[in-house]
Amino acid sequence: MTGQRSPGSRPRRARAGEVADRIHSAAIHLLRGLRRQDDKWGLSAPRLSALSVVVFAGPITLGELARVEQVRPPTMTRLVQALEWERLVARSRDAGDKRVTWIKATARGRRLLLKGRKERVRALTSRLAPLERAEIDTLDKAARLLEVVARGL
Amino acid sequence: MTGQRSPGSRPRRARAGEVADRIHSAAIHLLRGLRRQDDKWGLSAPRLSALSVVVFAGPITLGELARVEQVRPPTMTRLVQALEWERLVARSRDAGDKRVTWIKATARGRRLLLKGRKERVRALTSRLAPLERAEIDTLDKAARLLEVVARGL
DNA sequence: GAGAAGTGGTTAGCTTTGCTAACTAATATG
DNA sequence: CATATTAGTTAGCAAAGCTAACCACTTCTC
Repeated sequence: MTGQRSPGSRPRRARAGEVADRIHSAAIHLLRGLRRQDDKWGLSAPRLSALSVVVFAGPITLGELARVEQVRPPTMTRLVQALEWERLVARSRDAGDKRVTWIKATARGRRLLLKGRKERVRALTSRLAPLERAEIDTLDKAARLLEVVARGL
Repeated sequence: MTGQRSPGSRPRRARAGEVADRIHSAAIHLLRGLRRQDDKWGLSAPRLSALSVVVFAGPITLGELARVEQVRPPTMTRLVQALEWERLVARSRDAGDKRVTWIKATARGRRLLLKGRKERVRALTSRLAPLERAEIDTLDKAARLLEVVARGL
């Protein structure tokens, strides 16, 4: 995905498509870069992301977690199993409806996530740090936009 | 990764880390959303990305391609094999140094990529289309920044 | 110029993450 | 009560990533 074109001369037409292309590419490369860091630190991106939701969005059912994370239930089952195995989250049956399982962060999970917060995206943070404030703002806005955009895919 | 916080009240301090967090999260969710589309269309994101480089960055050696795409050589070997299998790229030995292989896009590969350009990220494009022009600009700038940031990870 | 060291790619083999299909258990509905 | 729906799991597959080990060449060094 490399539809480069000097920023000045662009046809009004292809704008969205071009930007989509560039974002796609950037996202791929960004995650590839971060994966190494994540792995090294001990928790893969998907697990980290799931744990984060569990920690911040309180106790949550597996299905809801899958929906939020945009994966299918079986995938989430496995992610949660891995997190449970490492005692980062705990499962419990709902009293009323015995089909549903609630996922809750353990103290260990919360600690790991919160404490490792900076560590976690340290590589990215440190790459971001030297940027201009305006650039950081741009990225911030873009990230928020993208989250909304992604929700609708 | 859900370090939400209302945009108004944020400590100057954690800025880069917070943004890093949010970007990481957005990238994950974005790609998860797109993956389905890509698959449906017949070419996974990594293959698409690699093909794109081959098409736009001309004939390229496998090692260089791996470097550009930020993956290890064995991974790229397999990606290229898949693309070759579908006759989207062709390999050839270097005349001078017989260790290196050059990867070149076939007419079919070029056609597929160029013609399918919009199709490819259509879902993303159509989600982007209704955005304000200013928002598109923000995303465009952000994508360019991220590409640079990703390079350095 | 022959042996050692280095380089480009591939193969083998493992892990993780994603999926669908099929199943179990529990609840809701007619 | 029988049937349909819903939540989650299991089984089994494919893709993409890695490292380690290896081959085939080049290059370097003595």
